[in-house]
Amino acid sequence: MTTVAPSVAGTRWLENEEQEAWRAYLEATLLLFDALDRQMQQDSGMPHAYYEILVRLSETEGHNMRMSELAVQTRSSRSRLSHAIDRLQERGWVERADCPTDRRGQLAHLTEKGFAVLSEAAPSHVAMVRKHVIDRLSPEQIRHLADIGNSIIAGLEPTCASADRG
Amino acid sequence: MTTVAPSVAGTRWLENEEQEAWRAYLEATLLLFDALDRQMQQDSGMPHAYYEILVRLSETEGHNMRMSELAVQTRSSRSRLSHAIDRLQERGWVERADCPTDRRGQLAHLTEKGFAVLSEAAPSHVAMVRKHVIDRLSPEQIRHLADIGNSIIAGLEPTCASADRG
DNA sequence: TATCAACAATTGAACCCTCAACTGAGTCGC
DNA sequence: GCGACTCAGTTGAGGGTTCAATTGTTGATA
Repeated sequence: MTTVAPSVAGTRWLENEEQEAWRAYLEATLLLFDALDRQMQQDSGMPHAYYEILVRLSETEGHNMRMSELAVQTRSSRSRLSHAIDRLQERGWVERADCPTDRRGQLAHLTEKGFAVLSEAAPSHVAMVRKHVIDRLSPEQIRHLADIGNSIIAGLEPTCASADRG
Repeated sequence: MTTVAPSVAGTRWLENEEQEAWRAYLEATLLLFDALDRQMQQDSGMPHAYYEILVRLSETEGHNMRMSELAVQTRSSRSRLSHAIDRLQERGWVERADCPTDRRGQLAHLTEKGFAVLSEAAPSHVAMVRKHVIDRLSPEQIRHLADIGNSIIAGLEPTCASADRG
């Protein structure tokens, strides 16, 4: 917004270094997420967000999780997750089950087939993350990235946000 | 993919520190982009990506740019940009014009109305970026973020990618 | 136990993006 | 100047996400 900057009063605009950092982060992330999504779509026929769902399920005892908890962990809205589980269920990679302790609840369960698909997808996904992120950064930069990410998360945790969204 | 990791051979998995950095970056970015998109949608009725289009146009002499150049600068596919300009044109914020030097080409031109909308949208957007990113980081971290971003971009520049995509 | 607010999850419409196919214009070789 | 190839941009279908509304359940209170 350089050209508009001087024309609006009362706003603390970004300094040059801040602007450069923001744009570098923004563009890097757009390119990267695009590349990850495309690769996942081509290799496994699902978007990257769905892969993350399968990952989270695979990391639990029993390969299942409450919908709402899964939504939190994948940083997804309830609605989005519900639609996503629909698709994954159609493919037979995930199943729904009633929650034994709360009749409002549903469990998402990763099937054998889903686990197989995940195991199939993981190596090239990790390779991609390595190639485009991890292996391009020094160990120091990797620590910096973790710190920066955690700082940003701390200011945006769902508990800080306003209302329910979906 | 911790649980699957040991079961698949030949893949160099992420170390703990690498995994943490990657997840922190991923989650921070999901939360942040979500928040930015939501704010822009509520305040100005457009997604963040459309705002970036207006910003790029506002930064040029004459407030216009070739579609293909605009696509490169906004890290967008030609198709995506074309659809986006459709929407912005419907709202009267952007106009299309024939390119004088190449009859295949089109210019996207930011209208007065579009510029006004942008000027309206910019302050709270910048405030958001400040609040959730810039002001949470030290000057040193801001330099680190720029370096990290640029390293990632260097490995993903369109020239490195394979074919045309839209 | 009746009532009412909060919660868990789903639904459908509207919107955005991707992909592949297409139109029309420039370019190169002959 | 003709054909084949490339380039700029658009189009429409299909799929993902968001938002607001809805269903059914739980918990608190009187």
